[in-house]
Amino acid sequence: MYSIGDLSRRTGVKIPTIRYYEQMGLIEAPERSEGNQRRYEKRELERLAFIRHARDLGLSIEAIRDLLALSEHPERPCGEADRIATEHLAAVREKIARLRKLEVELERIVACHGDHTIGDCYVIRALADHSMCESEH
Amino acid sequence: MYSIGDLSRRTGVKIPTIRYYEQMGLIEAPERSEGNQRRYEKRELERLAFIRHARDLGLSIEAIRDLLALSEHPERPCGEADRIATEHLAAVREKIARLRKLEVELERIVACHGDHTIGDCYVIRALADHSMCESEH
DNA sequence: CCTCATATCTATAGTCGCTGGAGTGTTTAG
DNA sequence: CTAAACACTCCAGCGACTATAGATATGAGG
Repeated sequence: MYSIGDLSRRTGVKIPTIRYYEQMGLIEAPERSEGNQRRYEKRELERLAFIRHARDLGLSIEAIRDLLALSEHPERPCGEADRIATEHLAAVREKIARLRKLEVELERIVACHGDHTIGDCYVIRALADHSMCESEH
Repeated sequence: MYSIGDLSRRTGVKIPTIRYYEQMGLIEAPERSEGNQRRYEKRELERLAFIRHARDLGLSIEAIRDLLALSEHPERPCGEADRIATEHLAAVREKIARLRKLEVELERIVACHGDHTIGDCYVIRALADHSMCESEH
C-alpha cells in the first residue's frame, strides 16, 4: 500500500499531477484510507511508471489513454499500438526539422555581436524584414 | 487605413490573435472608425509583421515585447537584443538535442511492426519498462 | 435610400498538461 | 498526546492562442 506521496517519490510524478491523471481517467480512482486518503497498489505504481515514461517520450495524454486501453487486451493485434508510436515518431521528426531551420535562421541573426547600436542591429532588422531569411518558415 | 481583416490577410496573423496581441501590449490600441472598428496605419502593419516573424522563430511574447521596446531606441547599444536572440538560439538547440534522443528511443520502440498481438508488443513493453531504453531521458 | 451579406465588435470560455495556493483534515513518530 | 508531515478538495493560473455567442457596422448592388 502506497500513499500518494510514496507513489510520487517512486515515479517522479508530482502529487498534483497524479491527481490530475486520475481526473483525466489515466489511472483509476484508488481505494481510500479511513481518513479519505488515496492508497495505491503495486499495479497502479506500474501503470503510473508507464504513463511517466510515455509522457517523457512526448506522447499526449490522449495517445497514452489509447495505449493503456490497448494494453488491457493482450490478445488483440498490436497494429494500433504500432500506429500510435509511428505517428508520434513522425511528429517528433517534423519538429526536429522545423527547429533545425529555426536554428539556421537564428544563427544568422545572432551574427550581430552586440557591439553597436539598435539602429543598425542585425537582430532587429532581420526580424523586421522576413526577406532577409534564407528559407521560408 | 487597414481594417483588422486587411491586417490579418497581409500578415497571416489571425484576427483574434491580433486582438490578443493588443491586449498583451505588443501593439498599441489603434484608432477606431465611427462604428468602433479598429483602423490601422502602415506602421502597425510593419510592427505586426515583425511580431509574426519573431513568433515564427519561436520567440516568446515576453521576448518580443522586449525587442520591440529596444527597437524604439535606435541610439542605444544592441547588446540586449543580441542577448535575447542568443539565449533563444541556445534554447532551440537544447530542444533539438532532447528531441533527437526521443527520436532514437522511438525508433527502437517502433521496430515492432504491428504483426503480432499486444501481449508481446514491443511498443507496450518498452513503455512499461524504462530500463529497456538506451539513454536516460 | 434600402437591403443584405460580410465583417467586426465585446466578453467569456476552452485548449493542453500541468502547477500552485488556500484552508482544512489525517497520519505517524517521538 | 502533541507536533510535524502529509493529504484532502477546490479553484486559479500559465502561454499563446482559438472558438463561441450575440450584437453592431460596413460596403456593394438594386
